[in-house]
Amino acid sequence: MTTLIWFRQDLRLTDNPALTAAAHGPVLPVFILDDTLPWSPGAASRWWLHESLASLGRDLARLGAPLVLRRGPSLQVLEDLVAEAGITRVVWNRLYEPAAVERGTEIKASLKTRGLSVDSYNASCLVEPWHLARPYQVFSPFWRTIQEWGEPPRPLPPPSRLEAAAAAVSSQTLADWKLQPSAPDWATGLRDTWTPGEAGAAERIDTFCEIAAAYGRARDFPGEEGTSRLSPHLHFGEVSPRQVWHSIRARVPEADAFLRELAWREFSIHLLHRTPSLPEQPLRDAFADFPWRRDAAQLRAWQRGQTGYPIVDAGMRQLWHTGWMHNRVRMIVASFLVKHLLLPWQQGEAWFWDTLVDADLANNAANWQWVAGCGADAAPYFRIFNPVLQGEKFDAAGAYVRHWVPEIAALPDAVLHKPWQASDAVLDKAGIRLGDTYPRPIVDHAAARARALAAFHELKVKAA
DNA sequence: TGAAATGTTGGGGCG
DNA sequence: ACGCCCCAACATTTC
Repeated sequence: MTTLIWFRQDLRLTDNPALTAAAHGPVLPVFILDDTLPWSPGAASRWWLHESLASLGRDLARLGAPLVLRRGPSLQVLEDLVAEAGITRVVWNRLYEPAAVERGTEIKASLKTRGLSVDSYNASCLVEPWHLARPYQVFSPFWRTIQEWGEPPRPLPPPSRLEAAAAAVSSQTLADWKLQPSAPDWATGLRDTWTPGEAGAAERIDTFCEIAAAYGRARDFPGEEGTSRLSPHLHFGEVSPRQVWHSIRARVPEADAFLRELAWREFSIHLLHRTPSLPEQPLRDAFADFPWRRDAAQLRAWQRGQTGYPIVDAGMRQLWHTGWMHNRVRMIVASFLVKHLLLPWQQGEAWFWDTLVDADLANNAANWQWVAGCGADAAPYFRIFNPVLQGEKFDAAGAYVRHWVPEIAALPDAVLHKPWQASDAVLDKAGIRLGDTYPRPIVDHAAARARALAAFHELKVKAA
């Protein structure tokens, strides 16, 4: 009577229902690297996955049941292991991405026909999509419903020990999988910024609880430590939303602004679950033949943080260096790509997918569509961020821009967010040669804004 | 989870 | 003293 626990995006011991269910007898913990699903993890996510699996592996070994690593199509790997280890029961925590759901259903059916007992659990949703009476296209009523649902269940304690499966089965090593970069090793900034794994996630929650009371105000200022930075930990399931909810609730009385963000995560999960095409196709049909531009040079300038708009460049460089970007700045850079450059949101989505350590199919797709105006409860087409004003408003002292765009750090505050308006004398004094040491703006704000309004207005006319 | 254009108001300079 | 104009400052509308 040995239970196989199949780890996926639930790389933790605490509040892990499948693990708790498995822990009554011998267990075989398994992680499968399956490259046959669409949207396989990007480079930054692979780096994180390596670290997180290493952490989970240590934790499981400590409890007595080492983690088995296998690569291949999930069903085939599971069937191999069932045979090798005399497995009678298989458990896992559910995923909600359409391809994973489909795969999970097949696997469950297939294993059951072989006489195995199979169970799945909810480890990563406050409310699973099928528990709501109706789908939601608008966030506010969705949020009300989530709140009416009341407190999520209390987190489960971790097992204190595990009994390993009697049969020894072979495991690949993390090194075999080459999830991390070698030549060149671009992960230095990621290592300096993050501690993947369950312990790192717990530490992050503690750190955040200290500042969570100020979240509502501080979250908008990228130069401050105002946000939780829990997103990658949540994506990989190193912590559950239930744990986050209860930790914050217990320690911070006024935390609604933050809990609301947890609900946005939930909203995205539900949207993707209901609309499998969300990562590829605009939710609103009117956008189907929107005249997006193609411009490889401008796309590259955006990706590399060379647009000439300091707040945009700072964000894109923070992303490249740390695998993460402050949420306020994500909105600014995304708006810039979609509205100022009129480049397709899917290109931004793809870049984020590859570079974000918190890349999550549902959040990434839903939020890009939100910015582009084609998503659920989306930003209206005329909402075009002015990167200069946004910079002046949310990075007034310039700490963020000066850190990530050091070549313009010597500029005075008055022109930091608009170097092209600085006089020759000021530029000279700051050691800047525009077009040489720092780019001139790749588009003129006023002209780009007018072009976007015209294009999006056209869309509205056609739709009417 | 905007920004810009347009409209309104009221204090103060000035003839 | 009075009316006129200017223009911040704020409010409203529009994109």
